[in-house]
Parts: sequence; structure tokens; C-alpha cells
Amino acid sequence: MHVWYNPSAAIDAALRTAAAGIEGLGNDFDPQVRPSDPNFGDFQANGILPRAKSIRTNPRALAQQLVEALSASAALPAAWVNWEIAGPGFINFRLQAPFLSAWLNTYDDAAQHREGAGTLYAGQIVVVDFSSPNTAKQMHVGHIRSSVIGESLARLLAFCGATVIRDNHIGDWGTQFGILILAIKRAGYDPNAGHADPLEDFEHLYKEGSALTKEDPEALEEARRELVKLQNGDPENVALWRAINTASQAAFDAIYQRLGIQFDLTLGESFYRDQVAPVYAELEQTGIARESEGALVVFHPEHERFATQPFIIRKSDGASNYASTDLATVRYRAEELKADRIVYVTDGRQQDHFQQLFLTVEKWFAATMRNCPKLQHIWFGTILGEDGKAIKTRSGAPVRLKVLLNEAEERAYALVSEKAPQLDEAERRSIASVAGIGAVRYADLSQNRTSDYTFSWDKLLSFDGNTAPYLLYAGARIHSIFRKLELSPGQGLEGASALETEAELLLARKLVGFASALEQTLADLRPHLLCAYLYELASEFSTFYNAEKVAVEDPSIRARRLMLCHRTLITLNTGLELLGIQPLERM
RNA sequence: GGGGGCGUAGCUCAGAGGAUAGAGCAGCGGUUUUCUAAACCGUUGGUCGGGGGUUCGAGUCCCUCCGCCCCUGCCA
Repeated sequence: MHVWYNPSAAIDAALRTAAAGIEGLGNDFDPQVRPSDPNFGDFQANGILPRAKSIRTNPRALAQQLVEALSASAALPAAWVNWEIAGPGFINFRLQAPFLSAWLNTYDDAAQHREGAGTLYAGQIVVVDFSSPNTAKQMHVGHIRSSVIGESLARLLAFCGATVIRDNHIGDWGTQFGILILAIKRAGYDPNAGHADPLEDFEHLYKEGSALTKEDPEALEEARRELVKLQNGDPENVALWRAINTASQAAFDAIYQRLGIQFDLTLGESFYRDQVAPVYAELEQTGIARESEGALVVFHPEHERFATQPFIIRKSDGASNYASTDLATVRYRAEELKADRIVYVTDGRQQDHFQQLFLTVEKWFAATMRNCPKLQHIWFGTILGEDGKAIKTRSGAPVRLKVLLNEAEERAYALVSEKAPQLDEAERRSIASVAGIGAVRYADLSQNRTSDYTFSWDKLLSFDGNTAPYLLYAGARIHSIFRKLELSPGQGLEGASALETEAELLLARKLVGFASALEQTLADLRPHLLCAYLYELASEFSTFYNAEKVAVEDPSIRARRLMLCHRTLITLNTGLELLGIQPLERM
């Protein structure tokens, strides 16, 4: 019999089938299968209670009928899972040791995990739109959440079978270029002259230009003319604009490389600049958009708020804005990329924008007979400074991402040197890089994305508790066991006896729970649920490690414990990979 | 004014309408002739912001009040 990757899904399916023939339950019965308190079992079905209420019957009697039908169906072999009715009408399920063993024997490497999980979104094309920095500016701490969460979501969706297209929708066509080009020309700055840190220079130049245009109306007018020249294709300005973008991209790539982030496409706003006119035309022809106060806007009369709060898709001066390019971008992704689903990873302040965008796109696509992809705004909370106020990009002193990553690595290096002085410097540097950057990343991912995030060096770089180093350390210990026995991870597992001790069984149960954790993580695209699971797994492993010696004399006991070590390692590494964190063999 | 988010242990945070609200940190007390002590074990700590309601059952849903953050026509 096929060993279910996700036992929760198997129990759910068996209960639905069993319920179909029972009066009062039927085809629409939702058993509400959830992971449960280990005191009660591995999973519990809560669905009987509300149903019994709605049909005015005794919940325990109804549960009894369901349980009898379940037994008769033989969908869940008794050797694998037991169940009982408990309390007012819960049904508790407990996985049996033979199932735990069968599961661990089946899902015995990363490829098997991938195959087990890979049916969820098979055949779907999903565009993940994330990171999205602006050119001519350095990436700062405000970009980290979108970058790190987006990368993790892309990996999670791909792991579950989707064809993922990662698209970096960079801001490379804003009005800031008028001022910047003006300042570059006045300073006689040559962006192609091989400067050490051109982005630093652009930021200084922009500041100068900005100050100048504020005090001198003529300069402001000149900046506008430079912008118009750029938009009209003036060769000199276009060349400058390209140079700025090239230098910016190089700086972005350096950050992305350190973070292990990759994109399939980098189609910035400029890519869509010739695609907005047809959007205006279609939205006007279909009556979705109309003129208001000189701008082209969309109202949604059926919506409480957006009936009066406009979605401005073309400014009164005729220029496009991010609503214009976002609309063109959806069309491109739907028609050219054949996207079934588009996931936008941005901060929560843009919720109104995306709600309006999605409403507009739905109407527009319906009116023009297009299929509308599933559109999701995956938002996250604001990054706050130590003072509890938002870190601003345009004022104050934003923490640059490269500086943050440098400091993370430095602090990690000091710590590694203290804890593992026997390792040579190159290895300590390499460990520090993985652990330091992993810590920064994990600190962000392990927290519910919709919460605000208080930026704090101490918090980001603390290596205590639910952190990346704790997970990495568990993996390093497993490697250490295999090293000590002169085996590679995965070797020495032959002749294993059945799992026996409490610590062994608890660890095995936790390992089987990976699929449920994945399911929960994907449901609302919340990576912190995967983090919580991995932390529990590492913690369960540590308990096992302290309770049971692995390298014992008895070959059958040693083999089964090595098997648990190996499965823990692949699960841990698979999970870390999904978060974008590299595993370590030694630390 | 309208809308969104948040408020849970001293601190940082988890909690899928379900059973006795959980972790980490900090605190207190233990564990190493042993596969990595960046660890493990035990323990202290709660009016889930206040009040009302719906429900067999509410930290979770509804109403209301208080406090903080954010958005709310030409930035993204």
C-alpha cells in the first residue's frame, strides 16, 4: 500500500468517503482534521461537533456512525493508524509505529520529499514578484523582508510542484532620474569611469540635485527637461540612465549572491513604459476607467471604500504611475508568461493599492474575455527602528543591507572563533557567513509576516533559542556522529530494529509531521510555520541526542538510531533549503 | 471621518472556533570519564487591553470602548 506523504490528507479523504453514505453527513461534510496535542494523538477530527449541532443530533452517536463506516471502509489500515471517539465528539487518530517506520523508509532522501510534496501545485505557473528595489539607490534594511520572504515562498511553491517564475520588478523609471541626470551633468560625473562605489556617488549626487531644485526654480525646470529628454529617447540621457541601472544591478546582484537569491526575470517598470497606452484605451473603452480632476481613474461603485477612493491609473499631467505599470504587468504575466497565479510580496502599506489593482484587473479581464490569474498580495509588517517608529527610506539614516550583512558575519565570526577555535580560519569564515546571514534571514522568517518587525542588532544576531544557528547546530551534530563512525550520512542503516524508546518514537512522529507543517505553511504562505516546525524538530532531536547514545555496540540499535539521525538531517536540510538557508556540516 | 494592523508571562513572540493558552530569552535549581554544553532536564511566572454578545465550546467570531502603528487623488 502507498505510504501517504501527508497522513492528515489521507485521514481527511478517508473520513469524507466514509461520511458520504451517512445520513446527516453526506458529501459536503468537512471533518476538520488538525494536528493535535500529543496527549490525545497525532491528529484530531473536529467536524462532527458543529454538524451534530446543526442537525440536532447527539455528537457522540454521530461520531460512532462515522467511525464504524471508517472501519468498514478499510481505507485506514489498523496497523498504521488507530482512532477513538473522545470528549464531546472529537475523533482522535494516532499513527502506529509500523506506519512511522514505513514513512521513514519511504521518504528517505530529499528527492522523495520533493516527490511527496510535488503534487500540490503540479502544472501551475506561479509568478512571484518580490524584492523590487529602486535603481540609483542602495538596498537597505527595508528591502530585506520582501527579498527573504519572497525567495522562501518561491522555493516553497516550486517544492510543491509549481513552475515558479521569479520576477524582480525593479523601480527603474521613476521621476528621480530628472534630478539625478541634472546633478550628474553639473558635476561632470562619468558613471562609466569605474568608480569604487557608484551607488554611493549617485546617492550623493541625488541629494545635491534635490537640494538644488528645492532652492532654485530654474534648476527644477531643468531637471524636468532632463526627464522629458530621457522619456523621449535622447541618446545622452538614455546612455546615462543605462549606466545608472547597470551599476545598480551590479550592486543588487552582489547582495542577492550573498543571500542566495535568484531571479528568472528582471522586468522593471521601464519594460512596461510602452505597454501602458493600450491599457488606458481598453479601460476607457470598457467604461471601467474615467476622467476625474484631469486624471484617469477607476472607481468601484459596489465597494464601500473604493466607490469614492480612486485608483489613479494616469496622472493629470499625462504621466504614468505605478498603477499604470502594475496593470500592464498583470497583462504581460497573464498573456506572455501564462501565469495561473501571481504572488506580490510587498509591505502592508500597499494593501489598498493591491485591492484596487485586483478589483480593476478582474473587471478588465472579464470585459475583454481574458482568463484572470489568481492574484495574491502577500504583505508583511513595517520595519521599525529601536524607537518604535518606521525606518524611512528618504529621511533619517537607513541601514544599508550590505553593512547589515557584514556586521552579521563579523559577529558570527567572533562567536565561531570562540566556540570552535580548533577550526582553521577559512572554515570559521565560511561558517560565520552561513550562520550570520542565516541568522538575519531566520529572524525575519520565523516571525509571522503580518507583524511589525523591530529591527535590533541584538535580536537579529542573537544565537539563542529559535534561531538559525540552533537548527544548523543540530545538523552539525548529526554530521559529527557519522564522521565519528567513519560513515557518510545515510550509511550504516542496514539491519535496523524497530523503533522502541520514547525519544525515538517522539522524534519519528515529529519527522512524519513535516508534511503537515508544509501544508500549513503553504495555505497562507507563512514561512514562520515552517520555522516553528523545524525548531521543534531540532529540539526533539536534541532531546533524543541527549537521551539515547547513537554509536552503541548493538548493531541493530545503532542502525535504527543512525536512520533517525539521517532522516532528521534530510528533513532539516530540506526545510532550511526552503527558507533559503544553507546547511552546515560543522560548526 | 473611513479602512487595515496590532495589544497574550518581566522581555521577544507562537497559537487552524475545540480539550489543561504554549515556546524562547531573562530568573531559579540541576546535568559533561560519554556521538559537538552554540546542548539537555526540572522549575517560577497569565484578569489573553477593558466591557458586552454569539456558541455545546471564544485568545480566536460580532459589537463597543481604550492605546499604539499604517493607509486614505496624482511617491512606490
